[in-house]
Amino acid sequence: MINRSVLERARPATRAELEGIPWLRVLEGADLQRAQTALRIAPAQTGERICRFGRPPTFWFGVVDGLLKMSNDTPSGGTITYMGVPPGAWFGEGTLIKREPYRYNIEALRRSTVAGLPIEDFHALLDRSIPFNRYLMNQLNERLGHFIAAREIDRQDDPDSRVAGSLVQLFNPVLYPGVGGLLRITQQELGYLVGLSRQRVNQALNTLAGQGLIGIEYGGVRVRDLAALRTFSVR
DNA sequence: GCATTAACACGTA
DNA sequence: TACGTGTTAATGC
Repeated sequence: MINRSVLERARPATRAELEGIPWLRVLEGADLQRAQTALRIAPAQTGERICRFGRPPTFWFGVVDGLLKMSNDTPSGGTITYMGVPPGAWFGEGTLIKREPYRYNIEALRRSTVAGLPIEDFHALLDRSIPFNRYLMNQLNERLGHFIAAREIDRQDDPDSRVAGSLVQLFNPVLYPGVGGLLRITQQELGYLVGLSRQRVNQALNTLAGQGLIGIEYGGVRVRDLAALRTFSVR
């Protein structure tokens, strides 16, 4: 068994970590008990893969802290980055539901803390808990909108708009409830996600900050006006 | 014209 | 000290 999963070196979740896991709040009784016991937490180093294309499904994954990216390798040797994955995100449910191999790579852009719910516990919740099903349905619905928006962002050719759009996505409170008002991301990381140089991202952020849409902080970006940021991203 | 890379100074964790 | 940010100059499409 070579490098099966970062969750090989997992430990149980602490009380504080459990409190930060959004879907636990919809559970109660035996379902809540089972989930809390089954959840595993593990560190991921920069560049480390949380899950790999083609591997059998093992966990439903969540981001406790840090930043991941979802991507695929192309036949020509390149990489397609689909999205950044910030704190509060839970992903891979589609793969688990179908019991098919993962269809993408998830890699840590920086040192992160990831959580995992084993596939058998995931299916137990799916079979038993209506609130859990409702939570998942809501998440799938939200993500559908997320990818529609991603296409829109891709069609923008103004770099400032693209950066604005990416920020709007990363500040999604439903998909990424762990982000809050301050997104911890470097301008270099944002550049990787948007497909721009660090210098151009810096320029875009300063434009957005100049209009009061965001605040630039050391190692992060603060939202000031999400609605206006959304408007800016599709102009 | 506009974005990229490279390079450097400076500030912060 | 290592890393992130702000800025400028040279280069390329």
